[in-house]
Amino acid sequence: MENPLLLKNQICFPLYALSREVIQHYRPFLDELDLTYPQYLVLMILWESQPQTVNQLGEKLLLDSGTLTPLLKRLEAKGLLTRKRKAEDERVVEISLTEAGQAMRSRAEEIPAKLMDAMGFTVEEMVELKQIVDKLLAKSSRS
Amino acid sequence: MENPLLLKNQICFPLYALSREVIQHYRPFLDELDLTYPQYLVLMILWESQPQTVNQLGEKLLLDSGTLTPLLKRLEAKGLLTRKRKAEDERVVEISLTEAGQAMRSRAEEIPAKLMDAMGFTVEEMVELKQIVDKLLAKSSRS
DNA sequence: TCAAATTAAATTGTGTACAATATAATTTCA
DNA sequence: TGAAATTATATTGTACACAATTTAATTTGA
Repeated sequence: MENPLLLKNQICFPLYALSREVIQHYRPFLDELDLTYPQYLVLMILWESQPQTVNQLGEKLLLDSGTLTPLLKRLEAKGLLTRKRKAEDERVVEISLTEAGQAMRSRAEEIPAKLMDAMGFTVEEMVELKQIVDKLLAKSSRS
Repeated sequence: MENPLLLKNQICFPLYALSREVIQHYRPFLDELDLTYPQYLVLMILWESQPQTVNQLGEKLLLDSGTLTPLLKRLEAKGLLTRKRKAEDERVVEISLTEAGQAMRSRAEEIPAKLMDAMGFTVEEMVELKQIVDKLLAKSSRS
């Protein structure tokens, strides 16, 4: 790398651009479900395990309440989840799926395969990308 | 990958999270220059070659006028660049650096090295990440 | 035990992203 | 040549991101 200040020599720019590109490829599939990409991520966590506190969602997604609170309110307004303060600790808000939120899972199940197809990446490329990104994310993640 | 709908098995999530993580690491250095990360990217392009039309910036950064116009107005308000319609074609806005915008280059020159340090990634990891990301970005980028 | 510290969410404010639309200038072509 | 199509940018509206602050509940420790 000659001049580190040239855009083409930066590491971060292609990462930032590729992240947006991949999210773009999700869009047509998520539009069918009337979801944004971050909303889809929240639902994926809840499909896996329920309920989750706002804090737990934030830790898994590396997002804070400033991002999550309005996002969760929008999902609540769509009837996909409920927000309920815990009786034992009124500071904590627990997020649970509604029937509609649960039901959306089967429709979402097809997305990963469709996405692979749409992006035209090979399995090998995907695996290579995931390995290095996971490794660096583990190194870098905010404790 | 067992169940593609689990967050940990997604390719896109770690990419999205790592992109935000790396930008977080830039923040303290960019704060000193009173710049955001996308503003820094615009300046980098202009340091390399000047002037650039809004369209050219958008092609290089994969951003549209809805993002760039207000961003460029903020950089103009800070006195770092000028926005001027071309006489030959009044539709086109040309972006040029001011003295202050040019002068910021030397202060920005130190950032890439500082960032490498701050993130604690090895050169080999960076190179590996950059290779696969560049390859996939080239495949995927919006024509 | 009760004031201070801590914690969890929510709120506020700024700055992207991006779809959709609008506006104005330039090109095209019947 | 002049109406229709195209192009470049701007605007509008929605939804993140995230820093900083606020609020309310809980925990801690002198």
